[in-house]
Amino acid sequence: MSNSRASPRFVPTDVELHILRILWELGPSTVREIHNRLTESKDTGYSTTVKMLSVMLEKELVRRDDSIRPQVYRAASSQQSTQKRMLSEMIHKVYDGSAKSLVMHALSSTKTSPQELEEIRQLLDQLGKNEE
Amino acid sequence: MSNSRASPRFVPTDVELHILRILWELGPSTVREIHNRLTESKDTGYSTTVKMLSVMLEKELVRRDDSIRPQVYRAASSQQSTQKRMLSEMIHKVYDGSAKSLVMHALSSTKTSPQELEEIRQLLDQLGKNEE
DNA sequence: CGCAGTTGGCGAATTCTTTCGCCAGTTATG
DNA sequence: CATAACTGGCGAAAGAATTCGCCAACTGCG
Repeated sequence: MSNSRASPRFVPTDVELHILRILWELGPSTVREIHNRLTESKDTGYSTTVKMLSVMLEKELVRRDDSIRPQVYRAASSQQSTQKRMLSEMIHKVYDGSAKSLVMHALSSTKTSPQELEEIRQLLDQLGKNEE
Repeated sequence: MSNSRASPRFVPTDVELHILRILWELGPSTVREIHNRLTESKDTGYSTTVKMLSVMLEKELVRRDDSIRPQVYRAASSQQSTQKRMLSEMIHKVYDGSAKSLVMHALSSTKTSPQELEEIRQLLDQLGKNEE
């Protein structure tokens, strides 16, 4: 269920998250590929991308395959587990531990389709069972 | 419903959020009061608190009443609207705009009481009505 | 081989956040 | 009114995150 490998003792910063998103989307990629995607929405040099990746490698946010050239990077942990990690930080730091408040805000401030509301309702039922 | 005053063009940083939390809890307060609360969980000098407040004033995260001494600071926007602002940033930056995914994660990764689940269910019903 | 283009490593500049030292003005007290 | 304690302003140091310049190593092609 949770990821086995040790990994991210760090929460990604803004740019780091941006890069992780690219890796989740593209899968394992070379610096060049990452950089190209990155510069679609951002105006920074190639060196910057290289550097960010090396910082992220240091922090174990990404892994690198050195057996091939050019080297290939991939996210060290899944999108889901990273999201959950960041979310729980937010629940604590911003919502004082109340997941409920956060959920209420999330639901009331964005439009959610009936379809999606239904899925959430089902999860709620699910959770209710485990409780009782 | 939303706050009328212009205000926070900025998302608070960590320490800033910490201070805002204190202001929401205590209500309008002097630097001294804020500082005392702050140092219950953090070890920084009085000057630091003063400076942070002046930075926050600059960013319009807080307002200051200069008509009395010592001056009194208060949060420029409510806890709720700040939370919502930060939450929507997270939904976009981390969850790619999907409030639903965020809600699902929040519910499944933290224990929520049956009581709370019920409240959420009610909100869901509420939202369902508005949709149809 | 030999040059042109690409890749990636490193230190350092830049920018933002957090911290503080120092000092001037204000307040409280005897 | 002195003088000790408190308050708040400012610039700049210290820490992080982000950016880049420069250079060395590697690759592909004629």
